[in-house]
Amino acid sequence: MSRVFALVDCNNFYVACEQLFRPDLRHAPVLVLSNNDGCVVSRSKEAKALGIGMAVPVFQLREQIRRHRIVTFSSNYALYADLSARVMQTLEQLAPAVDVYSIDEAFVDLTGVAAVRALEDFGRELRQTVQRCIGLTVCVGIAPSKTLAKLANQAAKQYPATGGVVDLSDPRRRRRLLALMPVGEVWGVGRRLRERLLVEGIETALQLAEADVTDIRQRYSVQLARTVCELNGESCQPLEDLPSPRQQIICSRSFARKISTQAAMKTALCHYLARAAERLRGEALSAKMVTVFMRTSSFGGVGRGYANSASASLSVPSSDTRDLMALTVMLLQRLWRQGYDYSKAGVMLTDLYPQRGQQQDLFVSGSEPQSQALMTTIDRINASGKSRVFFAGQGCDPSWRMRQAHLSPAYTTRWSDLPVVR
DNA sequence: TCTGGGGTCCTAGGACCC
DNA sequence: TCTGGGGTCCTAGGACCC
Repeated sequence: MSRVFALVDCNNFYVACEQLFRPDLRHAPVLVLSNNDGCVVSRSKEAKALGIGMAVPVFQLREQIRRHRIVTFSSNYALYADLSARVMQTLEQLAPAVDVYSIDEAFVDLTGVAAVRALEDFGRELRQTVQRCIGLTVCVGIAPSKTLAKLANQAAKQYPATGGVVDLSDPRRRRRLLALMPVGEVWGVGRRLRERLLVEGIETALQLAEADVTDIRQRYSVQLARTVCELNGESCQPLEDLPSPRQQIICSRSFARKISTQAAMKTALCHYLARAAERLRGEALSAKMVTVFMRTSSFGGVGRGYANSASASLSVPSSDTRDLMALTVMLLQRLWRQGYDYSKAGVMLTDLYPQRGQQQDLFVSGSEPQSQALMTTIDRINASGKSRVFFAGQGCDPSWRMRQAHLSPAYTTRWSDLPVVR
């Protein structure tokens, strides 16, 4: 049986989440900013109409924001993650297999549904149900491959006459849409590939679909060859029913204020490491390798800059913050160069293993059960919201911490922030 | 003054082995 | 003076995604 995928994607997701609790802003130009209030990551329809691009640095928009009274929000990930989970649960109630692809989109397996009912009708039902239960608007793209479903979804967003649902099962319809889509809009074709393809005269998705697969594989990559097949309706990427095991955990931030002393860098890195280790334990994993990286600003063109990274491994995987932090501090000392203004740093945990249970490793000291108990206790206290336990290395005065000047309340995850109806 | 953060996959090249 | 061929594993870097 040939496969059928639907891609369900929330419109302007972060902005829509904010508007849900601020109905007064439903038709206003609204922006959500990245961490540190650095650049634009989500825009309302009205903000897009004002010509505000994606990922534009905010300081370039000051005048526009003032003139058009654009409302800005700092990213409120607790809110977005919670609403995302509700949308995904709604989809799971309607469809047999849902592959959550990102915070605001999911692939749904519709194979076999066509035998029972019109695919477009089913798409509309998904859309209406999410709208009714959560209050968020989604668009639905339906096609025989994930790449085409992505394209169908874009068409659904772009053309209001579609009512937010596009089914590309019909090859003639598919062909018409591919001819309209610039090649850079295809999933898997980024800026670099687009430039190369344009030089060869491949400007539309249709032209890419009609390219010779073997030739593309040889001169570009296996991925792009796969994309060509997918554009022709041949599914090369299955629906992932089980989430694949995680490969790495990264915690990294730009600093609100530049760091120039090793002591300050140590508190930042220890802070990031503590966060990463918390997530590690939250997923019942342990890590063997730690990587630390730091850099000066990549903007400002010429002038001296410094960017470097270093890694080290433990002899056995651990989920104990103290083990991982010792390695982090050692790597900091190896990397540190005095005399620079650092703008960003981060910690990465890789070489991940499932956390060991009660089985004892011959070479591990007898302290492991105590270690797990201690970490569990720390995580429990920190999750309670009542207070925080932290390690000395993290310091008490993080002057570099993230800027979040326009944060909305945690409407759905903190009792005190519940919206009140008067 | 101010330019995000967190991921995945693939490839090329080096080290090492038989 | 000769200096193969095939394989694996690891790492760094590139490209892409949201």
